[in-house]
Amino acid sequence: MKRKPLYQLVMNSILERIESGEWKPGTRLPTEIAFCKEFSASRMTINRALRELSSQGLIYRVQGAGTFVSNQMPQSAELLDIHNIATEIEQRGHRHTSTVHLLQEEKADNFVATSLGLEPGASVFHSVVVHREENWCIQLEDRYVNPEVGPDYLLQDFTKITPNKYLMRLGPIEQTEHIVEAMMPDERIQELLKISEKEPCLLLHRRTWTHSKVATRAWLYHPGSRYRLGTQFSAKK
Amino acid sequence: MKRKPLYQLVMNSILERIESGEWKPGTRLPTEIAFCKEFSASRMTINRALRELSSQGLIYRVQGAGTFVSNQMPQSAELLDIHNIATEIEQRGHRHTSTVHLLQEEKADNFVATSLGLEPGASVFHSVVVHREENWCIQLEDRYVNPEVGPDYLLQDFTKITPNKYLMRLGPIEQTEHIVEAMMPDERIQELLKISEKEPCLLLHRRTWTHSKVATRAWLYHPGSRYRLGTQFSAKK
DNA sequence: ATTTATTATTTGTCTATACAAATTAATTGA
DNA sequence: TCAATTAATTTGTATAGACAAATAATAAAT
Repeated sequence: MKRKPLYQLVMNSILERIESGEWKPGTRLPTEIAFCKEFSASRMTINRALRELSSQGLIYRVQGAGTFVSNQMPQSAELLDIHNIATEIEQRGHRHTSTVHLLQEEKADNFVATSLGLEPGASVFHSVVVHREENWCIQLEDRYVNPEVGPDYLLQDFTKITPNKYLMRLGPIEQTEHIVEAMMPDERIQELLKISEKEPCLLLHRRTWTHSKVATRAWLYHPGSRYRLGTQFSAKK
Repeated sequence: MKRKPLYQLVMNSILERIESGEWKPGTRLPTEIAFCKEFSASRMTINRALRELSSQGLIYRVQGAGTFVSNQMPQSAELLDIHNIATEIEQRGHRHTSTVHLLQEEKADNFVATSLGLEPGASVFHSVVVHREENWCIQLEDRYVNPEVGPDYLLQDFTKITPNKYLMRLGPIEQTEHIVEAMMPDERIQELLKISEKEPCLLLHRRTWTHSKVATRAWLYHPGSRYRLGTQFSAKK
């Protein structure tokens, strides 16, 4: 294991104290000089650590006044883009349940293979899971996984861990691609989501890259009447 | 006008040479030492400029090897979130046209007023514009503008400048909110977008903040069969 | 010719110091 | 008492120098 540079150690240390609640939003942090003494570091090093945390939105700095913990936890584009349906539901204070409708190894057809960056006919893992919020079907997740990235995908117990959470553990997500469209669902989707034939669906195409390979290709169907996809973005500074 | 710090001048100078095409993707940039001489700056200052450009994804750096121009232009979250329909269409090499269906001052009802942070009954500007790509209706833009932020909104010629572009000129967009949903359009929308009654729409709610106030509240309707909303995100490093 | 070892180059991090700029606190003056 | 001025504090930028770490180029050895 490579030793991390000092400014990153400082960042982590500050991060932990904010996340633990020791330093709550609005709190004024110690001055740079104080951190210098705590970490036996120069002011430039502390300054860099604080500057990078600031650019991430976790803290904000006012010249002459000090450094403060931001009110809103930063909505990193990463977390925002790869938001987890289970976490989202739980944060609303609702109960999340899911049903696995399919979980198997398949030969990839042309479309799936190319979108995963594999040869047509290669083995891929395929899962179909319905997520419910208080017994309302809220998402149909149709996912293909690259076996090179997630070799033990089929062994997971998706009643306990969501496919999303599993993917997060494979490694850092280096890139994501999202495409959103409105569409009329076919019969299969209508049945699985238990919606009428008149109801449109929000379809989110998602691809993620891990270890420089396409890790997963998912189609996420949401009932139009029950689901909205929201994002919020604050410009830096 | 305040003088910009040196590292930002260096950033801009490098940025210009990349955008002008002088330094194409893949090109190796001069070394830090070379930049030091060019700008009569210390290595730390040059390092910071390059590091920030790198964190923006415009260039990438390899220890021991050098600094290189990234292949893909960076997709800043800001530009990504506030993407301009006209620019988007033109980048596809297509012709963009638009028709203004409504442009007037109104008394805000309860809903519009609260979403703009105004008192009910306050004056607001209201515009309805249809955007077409090669004569295909691709977006119905139903927008309310806060007069405090954009007092001369009604005087604009929206056949020449899109509402979006106008808003960008009012000042930096500090925050954005997006909500996406799939819905069945009512008759008014069907007529304006010239779509059948069976076709679902992608509805994008967008609010933007400028000068700490809600500047605009827009509903953007897209025909489901003709439009997909895409985003791509690359993690830093 | 190919592999290995060495050297040079280039970026990454870190220190110590200095002054500028913005904010806050203290002091002064009327 | 209130306002204006001054001083102290804190962050922002910048410099010069140093060593570490990764890569690329060169030289040496087989």
